[in-house]
Amino acid sequence: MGVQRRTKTGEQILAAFGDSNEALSAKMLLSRIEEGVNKTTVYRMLDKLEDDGVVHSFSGDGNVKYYARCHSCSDSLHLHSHPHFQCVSCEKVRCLDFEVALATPQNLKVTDSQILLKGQCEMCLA
Amino acid sequence: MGVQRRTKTGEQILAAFGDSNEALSAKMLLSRIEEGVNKTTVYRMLDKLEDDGVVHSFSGDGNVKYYARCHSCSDSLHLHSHPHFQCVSCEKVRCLDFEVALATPQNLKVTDSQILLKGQCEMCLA
DNA sequence: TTGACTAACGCAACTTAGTTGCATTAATTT
DNA sequence: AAATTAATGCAACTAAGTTGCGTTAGTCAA
Repeated sequence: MGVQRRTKTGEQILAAFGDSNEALSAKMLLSRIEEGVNKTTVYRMLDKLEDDGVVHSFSGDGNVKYYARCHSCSDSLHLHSHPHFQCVSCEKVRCLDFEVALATPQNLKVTDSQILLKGQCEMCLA
Repeated sequence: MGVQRRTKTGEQILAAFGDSNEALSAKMLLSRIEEGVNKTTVYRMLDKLEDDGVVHSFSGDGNVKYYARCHSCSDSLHLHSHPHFQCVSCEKVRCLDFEVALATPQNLKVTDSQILLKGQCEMCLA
C-alpha cells in the first residue's frame, strides 16, 4: 500500500528530490533532511512512494539502491527504460532523459530493465 | 594485482562457472564448492579473477553482486555491453550473448555500462 | 630436494545497507 | 473532541561484503 497521509517525512523527501532528475540513496536523503528523521522511516516512505509510482529505484554502484522522481512515466505505465548515469568522480547519479529500445531476446519474457552508465559528468570533465 | 598462484580455490571457482554464461553470486559459489572454503577467500579470489579479466561483475537484484566468466571480451578490451538477464521465477542470472550499442550522451564520458533485464526465462515460461 | 619467500588462506571481528517487531505519535475522519 | 490507524522512532536484527592478522602452502632458486 502506498502513501495514505500527508506527513513531514514525505514532504521532506520530495523536497530533497525537487524537480531535478538526480537520483539519491537513502543515506544521501538522510543527510539532506535537516530535522532528525529516522532511517527506518525514510526507507518505509521510499517504499510507499515507489508503490505509488512517485519514485522509481535502481541499483547503483557498490550495490546501493538509488531512488529518483518519476518524470517520464505516465500514471498508468511505468517504463523505466531510460538509462541512469553515475559519475565516478563526483559520485552523483541521475536519470538520463531518453529512452532506450532494447531488443528482447526470443524465448524470454522481459518485464523490467535497468541500464546504468558510469563515467564522468560534464561538471567533472570541465 | 591478479592471481599469482594456482590454488584449489581458484580452480573450484572456475569449475563452478564451467563453460556456461551463468552468473553466480558469492553465496551461490560458496554453496557449489563442496569442500569448506571460507567466504573471505572466495571474495578475494573473485576480486583477483576480475582484475585479470577472467570474470566480470555486475549488480543483480537485491543489490547482490554477480560474477560471470568473460567470454565475449578479448584480452585487451573488456567491453561488457552485453545485457544480463535475471529470471524472477528461478532466480538464475546469465549473460546474454549479444552486444547493445548505447547512444552516448553528449557532454558525458562513459567508461562502463551495465544492462540488467528481468523477467522469466524459457524454462520458467514453459 | 630443500629452504626461503610470500601469495593465498582461515578465522574473527567489523562495516554498511536495509529490515522487522513493537510500542508510541499524529494525521484524518466522524 | 474522540476514535481510528497510518506513520514514526527505537532497538535489535539480517545479509553482503571487508579488514587485520597469524598460519598454510605454492613457487622458485640454490
